Amino acid sequence: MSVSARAVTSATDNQVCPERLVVEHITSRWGMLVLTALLDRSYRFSELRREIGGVSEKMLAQTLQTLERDGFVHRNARPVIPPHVDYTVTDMGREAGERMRAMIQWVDDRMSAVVDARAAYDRVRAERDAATEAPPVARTR
Amino acid sequence: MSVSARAVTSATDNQVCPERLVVEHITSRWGMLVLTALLDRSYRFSELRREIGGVSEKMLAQTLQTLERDGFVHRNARPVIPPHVDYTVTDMGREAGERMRAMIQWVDDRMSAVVDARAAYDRVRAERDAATEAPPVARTR
DNA sequence: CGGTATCCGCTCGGATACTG
DNA sequence: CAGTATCCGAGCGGATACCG
Repeated sequence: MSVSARAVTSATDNQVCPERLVVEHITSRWGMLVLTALLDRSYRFSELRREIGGVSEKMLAQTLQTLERDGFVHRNARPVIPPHVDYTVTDMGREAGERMRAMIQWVDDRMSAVVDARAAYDRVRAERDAATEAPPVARTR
Repeated sequence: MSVSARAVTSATDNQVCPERLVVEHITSRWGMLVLTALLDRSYRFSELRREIGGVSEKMLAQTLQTLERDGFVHRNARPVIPPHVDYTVTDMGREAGERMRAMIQWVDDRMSAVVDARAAYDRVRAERDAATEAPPVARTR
């Protein structure tokens, strides 16, 4: 059984299906970092913020709320003063985090191949552009 | 050995490391749809556009170029009139696509759990908001 | 400490028009 | 057919200030 690309886009064009949104929550910029960080141990909000690095309070709070709502992260708030809140992965969140960690590791193992592919691609383009005397094209990031 | 969250963020905060960019290319909105579609067969540009549905020419071209440059997609242009171009996955792209397909399938299998988690989360929030008489919070998407 | 509220720049990404 | 070029609006995400 395979999942078709069609299966992940909705019937009416450009309307996203709920599955894709969940995939985006897991694979998102901060989502994947939160899930993989929580694989190792629980974190408090500020700890997690330092561990990940470069994430604003707003985005971390938003990411944690979304992942909690989807059932990937558990929020444990102890009603003391000052407040003490820590986050852990749920069983489902652990599976998701392990998948993302494996994905990141897989990419890491292939980075040299990616770098080579880019060099080859850029070289060919540079030659073509030199011949046509046209400027290079814009790229994603 | 495991991949830490730190490993995927750069030394200087908020500066992204190249690995994370590649992960984003693969998991991106259109990237994952392109890779999984190409697992089954090769596609021409317009075919792929119809198959995926809801993607603009601009974004499909951009996505294909990025994936080609990273070495995940192969572009085969036959110099005929009218032009005939088709796209296939490379060996590396096939692996990436299979990972994304597995990820999508995994999410699909757990959608009912996600829906339940959301209902529980929203119910608790609604109760809390009713008690505090405050409006609900904003969420990601 | 662990957030929320508000403001706002900037990039993503869609629509449209045009080209080889 | 397979793109490129240009314009532009929406919303992602950062900075700052404030609250329980």
